[in-house]
Amino acid sequence: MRHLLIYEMIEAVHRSGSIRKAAEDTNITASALNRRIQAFEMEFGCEIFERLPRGMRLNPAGELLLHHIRQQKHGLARVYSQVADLSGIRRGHVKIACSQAVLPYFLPSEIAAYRAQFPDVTFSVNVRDRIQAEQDLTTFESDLALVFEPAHMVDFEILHMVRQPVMAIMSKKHPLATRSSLRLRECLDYDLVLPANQFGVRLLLDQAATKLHRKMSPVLETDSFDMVRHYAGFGNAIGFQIPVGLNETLQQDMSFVPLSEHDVSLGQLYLGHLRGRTLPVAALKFAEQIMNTLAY
Amino acid sequence: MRHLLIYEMIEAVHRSGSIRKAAEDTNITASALNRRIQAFEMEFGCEIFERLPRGMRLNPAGELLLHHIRQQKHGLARVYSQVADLSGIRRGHVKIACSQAVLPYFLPSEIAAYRAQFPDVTFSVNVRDRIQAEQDLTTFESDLALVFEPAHMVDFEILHMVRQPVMAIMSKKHPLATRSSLRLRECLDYDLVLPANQFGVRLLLDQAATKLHRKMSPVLETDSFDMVRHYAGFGNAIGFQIPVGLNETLQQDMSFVPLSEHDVSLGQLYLGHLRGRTLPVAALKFAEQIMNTLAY
DNA sequence: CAAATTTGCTGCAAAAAATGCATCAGTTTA
DNA sequence: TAAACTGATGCATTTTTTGCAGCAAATTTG
Repeated sequence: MRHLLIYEMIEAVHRSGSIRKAAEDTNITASALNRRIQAFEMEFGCEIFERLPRGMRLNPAGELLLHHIRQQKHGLARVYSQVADLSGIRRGHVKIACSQAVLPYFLPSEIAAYRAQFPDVTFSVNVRDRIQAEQDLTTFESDLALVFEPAHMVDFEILHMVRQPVMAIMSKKHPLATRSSLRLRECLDYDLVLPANQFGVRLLLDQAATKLHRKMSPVLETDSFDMVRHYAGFGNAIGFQIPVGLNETLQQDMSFVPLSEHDVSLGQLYLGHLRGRTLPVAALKFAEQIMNTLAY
Repeated sequence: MRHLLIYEMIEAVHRSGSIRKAAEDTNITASALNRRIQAFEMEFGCEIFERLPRGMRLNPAGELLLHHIRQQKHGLARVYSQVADLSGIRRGHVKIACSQAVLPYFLPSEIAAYRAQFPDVTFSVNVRDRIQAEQDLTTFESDLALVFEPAHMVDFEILHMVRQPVMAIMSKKHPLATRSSLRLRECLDYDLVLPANQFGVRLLLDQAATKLHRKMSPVLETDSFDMVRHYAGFGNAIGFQIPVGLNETLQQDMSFVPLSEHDVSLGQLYLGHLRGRTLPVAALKFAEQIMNTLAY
């Protein structure tokens, strides 16, 4: 859209913080870019950048404008998506911010299933925690967020939520492997592999341990749930994960045992988007598919 | 905004239904306009107009685009409004679709009060029924709707609602003028002035009459509540109106007596805007003022 | 039934706008 | 103090847009 180039330019200047750097990204001369920014400000009625000795920085008016630019840009993407849908061809790009738990099995299979039906839809997946996911939604960096978190969010409109009990995961040879349910204190007698502090699962476990006046002392602490899973299978340790991050058929050497709800409160897996936003068709339909799967 | 001129042009062609007519509105040659439309369609990826022998008409893709154009246009208006608010100066234009009832006293005093505080804000007021008001909101013709209707609406996000009992209005000399409450059947013995069928008050009255196995037979039926009020004061008839349309201090020669809730169900006065929309500052603050007033 | 009017469209030349180059005036960094 | 940044600007050139005139097709009018 040639008539929206000025928006790209403003974004480029905002990103790089300088007209000269932005000029390279935009394939234009610094002088031309400079004049387009000036002309825009003139027309807009006020400056949108502060001229600092080190370059350009958006002023408050510019921040407001930038938000509008992003909104309008993704509004246009939605129109494209709707127009493509008119002719029966679903096109588009779906951007997802998600917790690590859904990466190994859940999201790949969902995306594959969706793309089998609509091969012209492409995806971006970014691992984010709650704060980052919310930020991503507000900057239109992501269309959908699928996060496991015990806390609600502000600018987040919930499309769907499912209860996710924390599961103990261990080798099939582990003494506790055949149990149908576990108390937390039973686990504490064994080696533990825990996700790092930033994760919801860890938060729930720590809360539960505090309630028992105990402390979770892991032999291995990691920010990778893959690591948790592999170490639990390899060593004789117990790891933890939520159901959506597990796959029984693909992990036949592992046992998954739910922790008693009396000890560890249930977490929730939230699917949502930016409050008040109308999603592109592709993203909306993908969200519906996920809701369908999660509803079992 | 020069770079958004193409949007204006598309809207102009849509309005007039022909390039040549639109060219006059746009102060441009038909040939230039034609080529801009063509260039846009090329860039957009598909045609947005059907070429008919009698002129141009938006196709479905064009309809989708038009909605986006309106959305983005009012998004920009919101940015202006927010930017003006940054410097403490509240500017802007608030467009209101409302029922006739709020015209004589309520809205004028609200607007006057608001403008006393923010003289740079201007207003449009259009009388609309429920259907029209909703349409106005979806086409961004209006920012706010303030309507009296017994029924909820779909694309309507309710900011505030207040119960509005139907009031009988009559001259102070009328036999029923000193009562503190009235049953509907008591009114039926006198001459009645009723608003036309399209109005909510009439709907409630008709429903109530049907419940009594009676029929409202007015000596005067009108689509003007002013007429209802004046005739009720002049003749010895009873008219009907909701509280928000009445003003005791300015109508000292009239009596207002609420109808019993056992007969006539309560109506609601709704204040709302288009679902999912973020209002310009001026409109939002005006809505807040109204909510404040209505809350008593 | 034909003439007149309407429609959108297009070639070409003129007008307008955007761009690139070189350069200036500052501020920060080394 | 010199070098390396920053944004801003005058001027010639390129690119884009516009207006004029006229075309073909369809509808309306007489």
